Amino acid sequence: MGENLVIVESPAKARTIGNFLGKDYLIKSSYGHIRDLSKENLGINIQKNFTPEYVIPEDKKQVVRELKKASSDARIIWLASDEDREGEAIAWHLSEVLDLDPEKTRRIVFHEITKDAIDYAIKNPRSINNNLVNAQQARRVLDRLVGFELSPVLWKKVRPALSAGRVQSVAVKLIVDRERAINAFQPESSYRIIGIFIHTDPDGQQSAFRAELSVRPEKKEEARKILEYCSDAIFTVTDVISKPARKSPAPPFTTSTLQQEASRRLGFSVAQTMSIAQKLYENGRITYMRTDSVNLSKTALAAAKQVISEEWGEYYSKTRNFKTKTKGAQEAHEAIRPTYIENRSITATRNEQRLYDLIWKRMISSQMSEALFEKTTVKIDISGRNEQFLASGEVLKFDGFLKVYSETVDSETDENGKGLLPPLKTGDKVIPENIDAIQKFTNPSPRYTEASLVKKLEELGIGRPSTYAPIISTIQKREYIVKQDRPGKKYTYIILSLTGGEISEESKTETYGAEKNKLFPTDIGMLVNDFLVEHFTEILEYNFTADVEKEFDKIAAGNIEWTQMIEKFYKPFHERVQRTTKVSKKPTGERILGNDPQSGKTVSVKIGKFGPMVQIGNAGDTDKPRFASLLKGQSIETISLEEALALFKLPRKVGEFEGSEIIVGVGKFGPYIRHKSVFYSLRRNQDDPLTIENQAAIEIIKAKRDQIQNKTIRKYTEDPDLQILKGRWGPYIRYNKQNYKIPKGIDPDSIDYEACMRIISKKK
DNA sequence: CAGTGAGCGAGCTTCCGCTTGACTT
Repeated sequence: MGENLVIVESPAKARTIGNFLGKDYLIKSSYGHIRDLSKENLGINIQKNFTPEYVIPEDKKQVVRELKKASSDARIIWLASDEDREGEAIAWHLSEVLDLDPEKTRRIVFHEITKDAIDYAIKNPRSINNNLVNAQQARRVLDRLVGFELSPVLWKKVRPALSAGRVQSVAVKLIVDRERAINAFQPESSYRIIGIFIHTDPDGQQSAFRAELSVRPEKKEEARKILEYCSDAIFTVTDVISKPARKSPAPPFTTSTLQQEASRRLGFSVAQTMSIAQKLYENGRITYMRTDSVNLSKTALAAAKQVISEEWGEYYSKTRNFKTKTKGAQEAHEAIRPTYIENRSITATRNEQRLYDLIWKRMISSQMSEALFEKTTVKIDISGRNEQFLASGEVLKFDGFLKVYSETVDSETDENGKGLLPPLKTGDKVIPENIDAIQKFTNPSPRYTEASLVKKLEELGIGRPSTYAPIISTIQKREYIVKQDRPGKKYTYIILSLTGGEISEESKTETYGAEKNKLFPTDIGMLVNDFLVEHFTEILEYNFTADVEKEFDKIAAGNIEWTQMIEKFYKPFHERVQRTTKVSKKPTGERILGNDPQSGKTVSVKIGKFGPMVQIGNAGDTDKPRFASLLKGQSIETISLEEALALFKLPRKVGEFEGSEIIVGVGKFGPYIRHKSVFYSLRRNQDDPLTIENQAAIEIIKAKRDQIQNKTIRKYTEDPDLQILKGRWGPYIRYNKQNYKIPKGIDPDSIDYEACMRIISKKK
């Protein structure tokens, strides 16, 4: 005992390694970083050449105590933190804090947790790479400087407790820029001309297929002319080209791709995916879930090959090694995969099983053969015209990896080009059954989901696997962005139809752009973004991180001093901070909408002390100005004069119920209705306080009454204030507006009055 | 619990990237 101490970052990893190393090795975990910059002031001594002031956070003191004891007992200490910038820094902090003797200390790394990899690592130790440590210090110090100097500017100029940072501010900018692009988007329309053609083969067998005209006319008249021409044209098949096509499987999951697929297929939020994956990892079901690597260990490759061959035959197996293309990837781990590939399914909670299944399929399919197709494209001439109809079909010849898994895509897939075409030959005549010209509108880029934002950040090299979920939660906590559903807008489009030689015209209405769980910027988010972009342009640029990463790489290569790099950044940055604090005005986002038709006064919107508001009149006027808050979903950037004026109609009377009037208004906690001095919240994303009618209001009142009744499990005659209620975590006691937990071992259905009172008095 | 919008002004807030628990009214 005590011969060797191995320190890794994660306790689950420590457990696994314990199985591979013998009794002579004690494995302990550092639980990530053990030191960080002090939170007092900057935590950096600028005068002393940016010397970092490191402290051990309160919640790490116990860990450090234990590691100190273990290391002083050990003969050799093996620092086995991850092989990346952060891991190297952890190793260095450990050696400093534990005061390790270099003679007794070995730095080792392994990318996969297999016996071979660990044995190899033990046989090939090295010393701590100080250049890499310095690159990490530069990263840490830069982030602290940016975060702790920018945030106070916002406290002074916008409102307290806001934040800004290298990563979060750019994440917000992505969402703001996208929203503005959507607002500014001008849809253009064109006509897709799609025919259903009938082909008759030599035996008289008829079959129908779809083909689309090679051009899309912009004007309805043009589309109509083409249809008119088609009504007595002759259609001849010209080119028939068949060629084989193949499709390869996607690589196994990284953090980012796992989050994307779990969001699309299982509807999980990014945070939910990570917490479920964490459980799977801790239970030894999957490899580490915070990774940017698509690499697989040799043992995993061999196991996959065996599973695939046994299940579907050897020709379904194809061993592949994937290479990471992601910017800034540090590849300290394997891809995310099942630890034991032969475990097709596991016993766990339903969501754990579903996520495991996804990970299993993705990993297995990545080691399977390509799917083979035959793709056929056909051209159909229209007599006397240059345009052609095009048809394409795809036949699956060999399913390969598709047997298990196919990656989903965000965009709508084209409905053309799927399925089988009839056996067409050059020179065949085909007859149109009907031809439609359908008006189609171009769409702006879609709003981000949590997962698609992560994808974008990863592409830009911003953030790391361990921070994607926290970034999204931070910018929501600061109220820079909101995750919301929004109803779509109705739009009308035209269909011209050629059937039986006659052309008919019809207009149809559809809803477009309904959003579910999408990320929208708030007014404060846009205001802060614009302020930062104006005064700190460089930091808000999408390639800022990529640029500083290049500097960090130079530090890691030993080509520049980290303090020099920081100094070069800090001087102009700090000056900018000071100048902005001194000279810039408080941004309000004010926008003049027009004049109030009643009073003739100016109507404006801006961010007030309590959020976005409309104002009629000005502060200096003889009458005080009138104010109203904007509703959720409204924005100072897009609200119209009419919408703004409508807000002054609240509170208003909606109607009557049970002989008393119903009033609708907007309060501290959002829109409400009041009836017999009881308040009811309006249903989110459903009711609009400006338009809600009496019937809907009555429904809300009745539903709330029902809900209260269902929530009550038990009442007591002894004391009407005492109730047993059904809550989020099961039954609980409510007494005089206080809640009490029911201790384990007591049956909530049969708990009597005395027992309740005992629990209550005990708590007090 | 169901607005407010203002000229006195304490002391607080904040970054990014490694890691898990503890425990919910």
